[in-house]
Amino acid sequence: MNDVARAAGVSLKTVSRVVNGETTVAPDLAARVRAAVDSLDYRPHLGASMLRRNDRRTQTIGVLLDDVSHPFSAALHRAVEDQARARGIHVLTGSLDRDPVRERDLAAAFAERQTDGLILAPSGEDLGHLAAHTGMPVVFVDRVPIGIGGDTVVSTNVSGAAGAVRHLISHGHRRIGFLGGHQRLSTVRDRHRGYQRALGRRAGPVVHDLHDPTAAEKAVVALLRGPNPPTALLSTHGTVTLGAVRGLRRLGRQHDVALVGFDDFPLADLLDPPVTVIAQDPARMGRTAAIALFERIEGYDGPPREIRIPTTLIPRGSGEL
Amino acid sequence: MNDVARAAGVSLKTVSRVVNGETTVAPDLAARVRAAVDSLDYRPHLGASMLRRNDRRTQTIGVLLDDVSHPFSAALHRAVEDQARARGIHVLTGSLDRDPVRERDLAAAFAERQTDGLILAPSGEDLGHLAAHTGMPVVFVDRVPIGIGGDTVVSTNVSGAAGAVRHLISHGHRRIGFLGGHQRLSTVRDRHRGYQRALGRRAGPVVHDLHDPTAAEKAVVALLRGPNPPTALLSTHGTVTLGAVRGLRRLGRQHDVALVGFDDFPLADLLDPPVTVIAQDPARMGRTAAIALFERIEGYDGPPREIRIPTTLIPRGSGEL
DNA sequence: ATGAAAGCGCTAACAA
DNA sequence: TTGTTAGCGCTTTCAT
Repeated sequence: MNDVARAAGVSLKTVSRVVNGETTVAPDLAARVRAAVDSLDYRPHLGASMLRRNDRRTQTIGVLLDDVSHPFSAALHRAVEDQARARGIHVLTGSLDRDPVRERDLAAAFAERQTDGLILAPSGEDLGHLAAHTGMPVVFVDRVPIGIGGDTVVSTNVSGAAGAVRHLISHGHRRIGFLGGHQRLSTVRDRHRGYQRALGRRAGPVVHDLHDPTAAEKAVVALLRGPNPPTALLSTHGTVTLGAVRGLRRLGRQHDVALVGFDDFPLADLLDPPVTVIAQDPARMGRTAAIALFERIEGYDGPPREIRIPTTLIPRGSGEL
Repeated sequence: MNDVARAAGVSLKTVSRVVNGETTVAPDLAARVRAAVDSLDYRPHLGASMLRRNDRRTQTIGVLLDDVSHPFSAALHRAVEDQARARGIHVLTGSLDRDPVRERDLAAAFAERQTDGLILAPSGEDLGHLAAHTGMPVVFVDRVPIGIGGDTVVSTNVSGAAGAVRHLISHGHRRIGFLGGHQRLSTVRDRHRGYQRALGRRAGPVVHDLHDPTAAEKAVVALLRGPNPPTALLSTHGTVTLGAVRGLRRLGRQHDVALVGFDDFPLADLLDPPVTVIAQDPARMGRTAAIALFERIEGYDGPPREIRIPTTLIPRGSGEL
């Protein structure tokens, strides 16, 4: 900035004014400054300006999700980015793989980088450290945090699962199996609660902690070959649903055992049978979380909000057997 | 840091030493400093430290892709993140939607934030501005940049397409249609070149600028209902492949007209027929690009490198009709 | 409308 | 081993 000032024959402060678009600069001076900026390839240093500035905003937020390459996280990420861009805000990202250590480390690293706020899919461990150690607004998505309060955006997991089970019941099913992901996660627990609520004491076989399609596939095979097999299955996550589809096919039972799973996926309608899903709306979740975060950043100071984004049952065939 | 120094009864510089893990501090002093850090919830200000530091690294890179929610971009993004994390580096992301304006704006914004480097999937417009206006190492991925040199990581697009066409020819096909995405993109042009190379003067009908599945679906229907219809199709992108699948089904020709498409996708093997694809390896592309970028950041100064990541033909059924 | 001086939080260079 | 001083690039405050 000093070099630019010298080249333009003005003071450093005048350059600062021009760069920041202040209108109190004479047009000819401003033009000279801009010419010098161009010829010297001058680029303002945001870190330095933010150091001295009063509002101390970096115009950057952090987004920490399970895995940015996972379709759900990726869609949510994109929605956050769109909201951020509309406000001239940039996004630092990180994948946590549900590791509490990485969750803490990355939150701390973002805090040192002075991000203005954070959107976090909590790992499921205690987050008491966040409150003291970040000093920035945090909005939680997908799962309810433990050991800390804050705005939280989640799907209607209980009613979504209960609705799916009632759907299966209405198609004559009485013995419905539950295929669940990590039991530690609030999503899985909520979906299990919905399942139980809809079935009452007639709950069927429950399998928990299915981490990947292969595990889910094996679980389905074991369930159907075991005693008193279910006639229908409810799965809590896209990955589990995928494994369930494969398991049913392996047994040749895909037209025989009903299946409804959380999370829509691209070719669900082209499979045989087409897969009935409980679709979440990750884009809307991301948008909602971003809006809540920006409200907090702007100073909104109300009590923690829990915002529920509705799920949609999409009947395609596999759930109507 | 001043407050911490006062609380610990030491000088500011001693606090700085402890915070930066220098070993030349007496253990008792260091302990007092750490206690003060904890009790005051002190967090170092990375921006300020980087302003004064000699190496001036922010330990942050930028990643600009087509759309972080697109499976290809998302997988690439994740691979970059993993390489970055191994080095304690953080990642700023942005989706360009192939818009040259956003490409320029975001590159400039990242430069103002002093990112140490940039990984960019170029939009296809001239990038001459980048050289002067960013002043940081840039590595290009997926597509070859125009108007600028630099390390570039791309798939073996020409040979991948040619191999797929030869595969179709070996199964008896003589009239093979080409379904292409944005013609402006180097990927599409290269894949078209491979198609032409394998077919010579017997090239079949070519459709360009298919932006989404719907357009591709319509194109397939038109092609097959038109005069002299192809007996096989080659598609350049996952989205186009998807539309082609739908188009063939709509006509009931999916067991009759062969299809090979770029980009693998999750349920390709469960469709009827299973879809033969030319799989790219976005994770490897991201990893390779990140490694190249970090070499540049560390000062490597060789000539621009063009690194080709092999594609893999995965025969599943639709390409062997 | 323009400029001079101080200082944001931190580290480099040097001194003790 | 510890502390002092200067200054990174910028904006503030205040003066002109």
